[in-house]
Amino acid sequence: MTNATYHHGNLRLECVRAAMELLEESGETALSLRAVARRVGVSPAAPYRHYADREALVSAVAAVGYQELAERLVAAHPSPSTPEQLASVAVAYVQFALERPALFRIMFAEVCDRDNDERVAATTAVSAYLRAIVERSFPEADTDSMATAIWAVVHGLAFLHLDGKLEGQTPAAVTGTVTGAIGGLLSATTAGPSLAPR
Amino acid sequence: MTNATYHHGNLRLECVRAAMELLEESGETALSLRAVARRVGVSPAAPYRHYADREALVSAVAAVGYQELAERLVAAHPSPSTPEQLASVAVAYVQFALERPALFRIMFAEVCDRDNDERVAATTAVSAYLRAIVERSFPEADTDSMATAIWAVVHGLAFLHLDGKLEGQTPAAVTGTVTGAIGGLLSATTAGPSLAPR
DNA sequence: ACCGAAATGTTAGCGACGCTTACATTATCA
DNA sequence: TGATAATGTAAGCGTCGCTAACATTTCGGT
Repeated sequence: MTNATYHHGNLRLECVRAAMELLEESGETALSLRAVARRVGVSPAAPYRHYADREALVSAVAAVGYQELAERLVAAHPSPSTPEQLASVAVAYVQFALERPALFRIMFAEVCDRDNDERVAATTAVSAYLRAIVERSFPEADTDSMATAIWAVVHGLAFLHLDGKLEGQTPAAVTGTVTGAIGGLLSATTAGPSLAPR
Repeated sequence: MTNATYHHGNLRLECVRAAMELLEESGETALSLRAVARRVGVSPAAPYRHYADREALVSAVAAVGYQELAERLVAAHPSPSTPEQLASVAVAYVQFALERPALFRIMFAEVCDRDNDERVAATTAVSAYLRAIVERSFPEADTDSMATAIWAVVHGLAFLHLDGKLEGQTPAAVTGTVTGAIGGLLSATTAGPSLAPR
């Protein structure tokens, strides 16, 4: 076989693996191409054979972040249709953000790179999952508006918690906050919005 | 008088002014202490007399960002009490984020620095403003939950727009989206949430 | 089986950055 | 007026992103 000391093998994948580890261990400021190279055991310039720049690597990391978020959501409930089930998915979303803050920030810190196929696929997957829920749960509502509104609340709660703008970081408190907000939003549409939604 | 060439005068304020300019002109990656020092016309180490580190300067910039956001909100409506008025404030919030994306990101990119007095004052001001609105508009609702929910939708919409996750970046489209979501949320509480908000 | 091309890795180095230390100048006030 | 604090400069360390030039390995066509 080969010596296996010069050509690493699949450096591409190892890079995002190492990057993810760095992110979890030391936060996003520690995520440098050089640190990734060190961890993988390769020269500082090697990652540039696989990623055009730091941004590209970050984008790849964000893509797997989206995949893991999606898995987390379907794990909370595969196909929610009641408000309670949907709320449990929302709670999962926010808790994902709180458990892996650095990754979550990476995922949303920049405008989506449309050139990263994995990434657009992953984010559209999340979006589609959400739209499917809305269509199933609220066939009479405007799917776009409803999906947007729900995503916004959940996303906003995640960020406000992340930034310490809200009190109560414990899982129980988070669950309460998210459940309350989602519950309110959901009962709204059945009653009909008081403002014309465009 | 003094020579005015060695001692700058009020370098502290000039630094955040220059930092704000850099932010607006070239985005947040261009916001470095050295660049600020260059723009102010001072040595690279001078800012460290007034700010412990880059983080401290960024925090100061974020503080004035909060003040300007607060001005923007009261300009939209000084004391909203109807859903329409509240929606107009929400629209102002999101448009502030879209007009000054780098500043907005700075403001929410990190957990709030509790040691920065200006900053905690500014952010609590926004929070208090919001709570006052909620108490005035919905005296029968749980103020905390309601304020949190509303802030979350608006904040979420701002970030989703910022990150390109939503279509329609035009002011009109944004207005429609935000108005629709807020309208939905508001009609909810009068109907009563279907989930117990803790 | 060979050999040239493509892929993938290394080395060295440039410029910028955050930050620190030592030193210079100016302002303040007993 | 003169010590001292405040505020600036100069020089330098380590890290980073990125590039260019070179080395090694893999692979495809003959």
